[in-house]
Amino acid sequence: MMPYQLLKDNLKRNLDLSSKELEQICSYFTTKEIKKKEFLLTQGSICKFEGFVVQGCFRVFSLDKNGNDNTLYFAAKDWWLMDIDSFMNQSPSELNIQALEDSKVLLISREDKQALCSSLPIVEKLFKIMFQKAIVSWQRRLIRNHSLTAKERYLYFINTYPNISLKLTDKQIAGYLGIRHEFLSKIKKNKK
Amino acid sequence: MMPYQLLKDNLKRNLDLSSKELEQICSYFTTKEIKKKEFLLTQGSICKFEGFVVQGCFRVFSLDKNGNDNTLYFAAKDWWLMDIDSFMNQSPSELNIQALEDSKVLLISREDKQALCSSLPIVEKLFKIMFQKAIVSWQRRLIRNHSLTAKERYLYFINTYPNISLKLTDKQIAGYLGIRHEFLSKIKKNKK
DNA sequence: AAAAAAAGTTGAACAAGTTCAACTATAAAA
DNA sequence: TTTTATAGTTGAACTTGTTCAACTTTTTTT
Repeated sequence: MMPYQLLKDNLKRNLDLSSKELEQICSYFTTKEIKKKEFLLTQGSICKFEGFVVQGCFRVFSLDKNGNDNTLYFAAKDWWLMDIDSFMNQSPSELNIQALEDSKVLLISREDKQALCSSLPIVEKLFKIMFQKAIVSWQRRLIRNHSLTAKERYLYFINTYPNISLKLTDKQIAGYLGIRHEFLSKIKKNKK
Repeated sequence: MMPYQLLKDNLKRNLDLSSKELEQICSYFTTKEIKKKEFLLTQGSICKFEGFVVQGCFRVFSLDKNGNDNTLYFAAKDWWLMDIDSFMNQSPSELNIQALEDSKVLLISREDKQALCSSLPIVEKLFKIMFQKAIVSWQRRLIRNHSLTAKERYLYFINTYPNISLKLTDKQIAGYLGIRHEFLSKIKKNKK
């Protein structure tokens, strides 16, 4: 599917927009290709874009002082991608965004997003809705982390995101679940 | 402080609004008093309002099938309060919102919020910004949950929210941290 | 003021998850 | 294709957090 069509479909699922509006929104996005293992953002630098994944897969993670790897989320085709905090405040990012395979994204810069919002105010509403949905996901994930065991979280993850999990190593999945990869290995062994 | 002044100050911290705009926004909110232990929302019902706490304190939590209590967050004076999912989609809520003490909130209904957004489009932007900030908080909390021990999370909580923690029982704090209250009791005993 | 309910403490046994180290298997690079 | 790096496995000892039950303390209700 054409990259911009994927974006349009994604936007339409959030808010009913005319094709003229969709065109106008899309015109602000530029395509970028990222090779496997390359970074779209590294900890300490400033997030200049908001991204939409058209092809491939990314991992968004932070490294703490002990070098432990906290994966916030994965973003495959049809997912959004950014460090909201750094993008919003133009402050140094605490996150890394790395391509797990050769990927393609649509990017919009902060200035262009502001220009777009000014010229087409309904975009504010669009992003408001997208952010609302994101909050619900984060809340639910927190509840799962508190109420499910590591094994249950693992099964939930692979069942809910079968396509994404196929692209990931167990080490990466463990980082998302908040457990050591050795333990994930033991979980999988005992899986009936 | 007058309830509406607290709300105005809160809104102004998110977006630079004229006093006329602030007046207009406030005019859509109504005051409600809630007695200690009363519920503003119960699991299964539909969230009809978005709330702003003017006085008192609330606990937002869900109960799983085992009766375990997952506290999503506490909302004291100057905090917002709602089940976004239920409010947005008018779907049955998975959350409970209970007053921990006699409290006062400002409420806006879904219809009034829509009317407000129509008559004053900058309100979309205002809520977009508020939601962006909320996402950042949820992401940071997830990272803390993955990278800190229960004791470290406890110390972080009481240091970051000293006023709120004073209003809470250890059982409630344990529910927020995602640990059993017996264990929190042992953590506190060993605290140097 | 007494009774009842809820919150907090403690210990002992247990379960969940970590650490470390040694090893095997797989994938990437030369 | 060989080398090298990375991912995955396993066991043993360990740490963190849970469960249950009995008990004490505090708060709420009557």
